[in-house]
Amino acid sequence: MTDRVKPRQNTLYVSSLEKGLRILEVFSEDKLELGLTEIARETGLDKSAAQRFVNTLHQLGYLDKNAETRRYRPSLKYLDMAYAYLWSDNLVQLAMPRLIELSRQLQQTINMARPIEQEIMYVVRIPGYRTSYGASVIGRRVPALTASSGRVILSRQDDATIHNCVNEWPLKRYTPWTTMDRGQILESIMVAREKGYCMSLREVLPDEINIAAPICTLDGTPVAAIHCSLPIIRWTMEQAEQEIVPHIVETARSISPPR
Amino acid sequence: MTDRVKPRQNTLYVSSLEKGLRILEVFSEDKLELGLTEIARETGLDKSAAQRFVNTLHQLGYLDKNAETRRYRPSLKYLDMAYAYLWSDNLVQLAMPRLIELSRQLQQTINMARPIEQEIMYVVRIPGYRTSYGASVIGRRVPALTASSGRVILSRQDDATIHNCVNEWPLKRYTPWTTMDRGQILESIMVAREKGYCMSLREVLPDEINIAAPICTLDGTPVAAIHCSLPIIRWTMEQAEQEIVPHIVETARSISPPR
DNA sequence: TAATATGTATTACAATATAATACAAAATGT
DNA sequence: ACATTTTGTATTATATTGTAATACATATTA
Repeated sequence: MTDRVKPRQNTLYVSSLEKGLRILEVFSEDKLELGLTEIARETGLDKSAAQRFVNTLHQLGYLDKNAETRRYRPSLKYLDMAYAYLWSDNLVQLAMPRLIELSRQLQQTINMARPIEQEIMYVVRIPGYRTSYGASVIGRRVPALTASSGRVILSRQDDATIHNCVNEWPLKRYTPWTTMDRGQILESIMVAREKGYCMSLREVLPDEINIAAPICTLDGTPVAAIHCSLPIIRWTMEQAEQEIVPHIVETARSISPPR
Repeated sequence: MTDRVKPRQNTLYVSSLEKGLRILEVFSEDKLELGLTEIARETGLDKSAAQRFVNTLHQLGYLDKNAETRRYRPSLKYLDMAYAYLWSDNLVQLAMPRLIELSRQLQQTINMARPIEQEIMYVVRIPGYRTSYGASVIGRRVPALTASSGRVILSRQDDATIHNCVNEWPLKRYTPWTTMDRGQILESIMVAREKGYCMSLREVLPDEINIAAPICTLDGTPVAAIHCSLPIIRWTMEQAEQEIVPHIVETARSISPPR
């Protein structure tokens, strides 16, 4: 939850739209299906408001209604937005064929992530053998400081920015091995800057090694990262470094978006 | 464009929300980035309205603004919605591991599509070697009568429904070989009903064979389809029928969602 | 450099969204 | 099976919010 910074209430701001969108946004991993009262509670709207907005979204086809339980869930229409985004993101188009080729070559799960606010978001996911469900869904967010993709993107920023982010940005514990020590995270980022890639162990999933390399524009601005997950039972860090890293780094390097 | 059926203007309908969403929806394959005036024109809103809604969406982070050109495009936030949907769709979760396994086994592009209105929409896409960009993006819609997935889903409906849909639903020409003859489409659907799967040739992409099998609930209602694309240069219809079809059909059959 | 198109800002007005309230229909517990 | 609570639906008078007109600023084009 961001602490409700009320966007200045000028006449160019339509707060009805904001409220409606709050309802679209309320559904998540642990809120798959909600009744009217729950929606009201979760969005901070009163019952009447929730009623009106939910009704509107239902009529427009954004929310499916279970006639028996009278609860609502996101409809297929949500995916129209994914399509619009993916089609408008040149980097995705540019990267896609190379990511497919890479996944075929390595026979491993390959992802592309982009920074957003203080997190990274998965934009492309090509599942390998035995990819967990959560790891195959686009739109997933992970705190930038926790994800190897996030760290390697940060590693291309200047010192001041890095220090600032490492101190300010949020962390989230995913496994018993998730690093919660900001000093260690800084260290990890500095190693990534040195080497040009970032490796991590059991940070997000308990049985995975992660390897990430940055995608930068010509002027060096980091705009995304390629990221590979390896099962810990079949790979050591050393093997991964020798056999996988060069391919990830090279593929990332070969993708150079304009601007 | 649907012919603007005004949802009844009762007090439970918030038209501001509708207008705002019209703007989110306006971006598409051929409208990647739009200026204020264009948005006004495309959505049918007047300049003032467009200004207010665009401003709101920009402040909320849904639209990125190019500071130089002052044009807008969908932001990463669009993908939050994809995540919410995918996570709430049980069928996707149920199917995903089997689709991954299938793609590994066949080394081919595997998709899952769901019917929506008069089209089908791709919900899961696991790209194989040399998958085109358009064929790797979720949220893509294709007229149900044109897509093999759509036909195989229809084939599980009763006769009356099928005849009605075949006569009423829209067609779209993608290639010189796209079937525009509704009689032939009906024939194709009837064959699919007989055989339990649907094959098509060059309907959507000029160099592809498509194979689709239906996913049905226990009571026989078709709710989705699995779909495989093969390059025409490497496969004949006969080969495909022998080597690929059984796997697609079996995987589809093995996925039986509740309700 | 002028002319045109496009984006931004301001304001007075009224239409639209609002909150309160009442009613109906389920769900829950005894 | 009944009473009680919770949740969903419908109605209405009121003023808050969104509106359209207009003016100004900034790019783009000729």
